[in-house]
Amino acid sequence: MSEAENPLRDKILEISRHLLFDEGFDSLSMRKIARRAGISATSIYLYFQNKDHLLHTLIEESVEELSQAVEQNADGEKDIIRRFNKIINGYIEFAISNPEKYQVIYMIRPNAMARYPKEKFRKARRCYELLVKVIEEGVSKGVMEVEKPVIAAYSIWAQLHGIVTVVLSQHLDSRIDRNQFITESVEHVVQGFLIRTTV
Amino acid sequence: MSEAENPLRDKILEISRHLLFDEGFDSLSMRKIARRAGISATSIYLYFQNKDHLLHTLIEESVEELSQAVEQNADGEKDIIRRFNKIINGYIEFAISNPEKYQVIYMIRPNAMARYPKEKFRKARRCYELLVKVIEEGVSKGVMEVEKPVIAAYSIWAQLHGIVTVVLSQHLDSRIDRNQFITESVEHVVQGFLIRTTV
DNA sequence: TCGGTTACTTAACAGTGTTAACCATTCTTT
DNA sequence: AAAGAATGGTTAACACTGTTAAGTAACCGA
Repeated sequence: MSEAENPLRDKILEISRHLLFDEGFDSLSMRKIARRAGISATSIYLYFQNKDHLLHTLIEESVEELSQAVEQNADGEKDIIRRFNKIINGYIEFAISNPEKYQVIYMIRPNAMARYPKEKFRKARRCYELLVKVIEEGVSKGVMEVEKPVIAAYSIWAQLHGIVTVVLSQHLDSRIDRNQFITESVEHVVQGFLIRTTV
Repeated sequence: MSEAENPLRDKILEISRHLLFDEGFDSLSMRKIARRAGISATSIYLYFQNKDHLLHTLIEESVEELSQAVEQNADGEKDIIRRFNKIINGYIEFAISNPEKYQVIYMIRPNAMARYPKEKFRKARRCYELLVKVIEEGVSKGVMEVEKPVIAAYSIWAQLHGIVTVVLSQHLDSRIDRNQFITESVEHVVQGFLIRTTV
């Protein structure tokens, strides 16, 4: 039903993503998408149940790309600490250099998020599961000091999202250098989880 | 113009906050607010320039309360580390126990936030300045290891916001205990900034 | 009592998501 | 080949949205 590849469907998605990034969430309307696609607004409903489903699909695509980017960035790295760092930096790098895709994921408010189907949300956790594994390994090898890896991974994810949000929303203090902020913040997140050795 | 206390103005704000929390951002409409207040929709425009300004006022009020809560929680504590912890925990506690007020602050997305007047945004930084001071003091006393306190404070704020967001949006994995998540996450944030002594 | 201000109203505009009904064209089946 | 069904779109309409313009009724000072 919705799995089959369809050129118009893809066109709608692409236009939506562009409009979303260019003109913002608030001004995204079905009619505007349709106008730009050269079709009638109601035609969108042939491919998406409603506006929410269209947005959810957009999220899903971005999440997929994010997960892939993180996985690829960490792929092949055997050293636990370095792998840990690569996962974290992969996340940050994707977010910073693909703001339009990253922001789509979180542009949909908490409200609308409540309607986000749980089984789709599970997919979003793929790169989180990656973190869990590396932490568990880190603990077992004695380089990390964490009670519950599941919680720790969530905590890291939350903190990273916080960092990215501040940077992308451009709320950053003008006195602060962006890259320095990112580097130092990430460093602190990492340090918060490594075993405390001597100073 | 907008500073004078006015009972109807306050009533509009109160109703708006309630509607916002109960029914979410998406379904908040001027007409709905008006209906509940027993006035016509256009009357709201006598007290607020438009919907954005109404929302901004709502944010401002919440920010004020948040700042006060954090200040009060840390007030009088002389020990640097304990003060540091109290500021952080004050923030988290306010956010978790006043979700309706905290969420109002961040319910308005980056998009609308861009229209948020900068001078009002400055007010929002009061409790952040509090953090900067305590970190600077911590560094000078040698209990904290931070290059730029200004950045560190921002980083902490971002991380805390990330933690709160995950908890309030109820995206938390069902296997994870909420309080444990908060406690451990905060602990890790703090640890990321303290000086590394022996294990 | 006249004028003006204040606090509000109704009517209207342009836009929104979404549904129902309709119309071609094409594919399938008899 | 004829009939029917499915495909891929359309237009018209409903009930809503934020916002503006114009109007109204009550009060207030001269």
